[in-house]
Amino acid sequence: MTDTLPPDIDATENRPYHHGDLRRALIEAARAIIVRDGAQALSLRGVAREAGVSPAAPYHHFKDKQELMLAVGKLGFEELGEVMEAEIRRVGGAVAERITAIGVAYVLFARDNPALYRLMYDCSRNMEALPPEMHEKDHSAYAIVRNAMIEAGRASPDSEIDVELATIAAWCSAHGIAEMGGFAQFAPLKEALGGELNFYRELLKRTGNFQAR
Amino acid sequence: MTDTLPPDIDATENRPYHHGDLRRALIEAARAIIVRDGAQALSLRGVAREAGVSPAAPYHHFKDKQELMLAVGKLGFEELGEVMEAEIRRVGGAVAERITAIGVAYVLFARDNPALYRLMYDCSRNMEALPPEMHEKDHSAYAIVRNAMIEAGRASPDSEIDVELATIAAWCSAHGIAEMGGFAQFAPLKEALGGELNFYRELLKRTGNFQAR
DNA sequence: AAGATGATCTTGACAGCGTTCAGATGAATT
DNA sequence: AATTCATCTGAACGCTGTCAAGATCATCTT
Repeated sequence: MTDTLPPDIDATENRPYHHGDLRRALIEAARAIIVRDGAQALSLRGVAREAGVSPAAPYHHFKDKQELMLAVGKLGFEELGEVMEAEIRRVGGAVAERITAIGVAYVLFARDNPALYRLMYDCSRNMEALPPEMHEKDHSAYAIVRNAMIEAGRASPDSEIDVELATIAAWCSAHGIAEMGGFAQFAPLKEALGGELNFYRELLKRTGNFQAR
Repeated sequence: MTDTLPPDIDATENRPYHHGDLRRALIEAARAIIVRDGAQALSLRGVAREAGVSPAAPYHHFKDKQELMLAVGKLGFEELGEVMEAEIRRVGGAVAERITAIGVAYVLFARDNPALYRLMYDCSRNMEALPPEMHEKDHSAYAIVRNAMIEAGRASPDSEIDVELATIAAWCSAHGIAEMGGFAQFAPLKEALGGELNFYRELLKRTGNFQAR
């Protein structure tokens, strides 16, 4: 499940001197630790341990702990994009439902992987320009939201500023709900609304940015 | 500026064996380090160093590094409440302007103290119930937003669920803008809108939760 | 085919971290 | 004046991120 190229690696024994695809193994080990134990439990030495290499080995693939975490975040953005696209395909052609489904998928992704989502946020902040995974490919999460905003009539495709603003506004709304929606103190309210899915839908509805016009 | 009770403490010399008010001094030192160098640069030993005590001294006032950071976060919520109340007083009695001013004040507080705001978020998450500083006093930030939601007609005071939902929705919107609005990649858009204040106002407007009905 | 090159991995080390514990200090109580 | 007890120190533990020097081995050159 973790490796593809060499079929006989259990991360601790019978491993050849050279790993084969250590870079990918490190990223996946880090992702696993973050998802399992949280971001605070992620140490570079621990990642190396889980991958079955020495504490210094990662430095031949990443210049920094930061750079490894950046790679994990980038992987997260790819996953997020895939989840959103899958949800788009699932709901089909109805524009109004599609845009809401995108917002729900975004929020649920954060709910299911809170620590990973947090790391992704850390990665995307303070970048020189929009990070590649946010605008280069049409399949990126950013492009998905952007297109949805135009389709849903929340921005005029003629005005680049308008489109950017609509996309950013929607992203901010989703981010706020994604990060705060999981607070334990909201549990009673979720029950009163008949489940957390309704809770998230209601919040998205009230922010308005994920409704068609 | 850092101490009030003992007038002769410079944190390294001429200090009596017992500090006097080390607890407060530690909180303020930690706050200063976070605001100055960011959350990642905050170490318990560094805080003790800045306060002029041994690395073990803080453990007589906080059981944990976590507990110290919690105290810093609580202080931050008090400051936030004060800022918002000051802004309410400033704009006077117009309801429509008041609720917008609250949102703007919240977002600007986060812009001016991003690391502190992030710490506050960490403090408020995963609490058993709403933390005291968020609901006990009428002067708390939570109570301010809550009252504003009722005044602005965004929730019926008869329905507790409605009020809570409106407050949480507004809080989520503000949180999203507060955390993402400072991204460096939005700088061009801010300029195109004629300043970041307009940028924040526009985003708040689009989320709708800080507009009167 | 043999040797050289360079990427990959290990060993060992360094400073700094959070935390604990035994002991020093001194303010407050008796 | 003696005792008590909260406060602070000094030293230590295992952990961390990071680096430099050397071992290993795949690949390229001749």
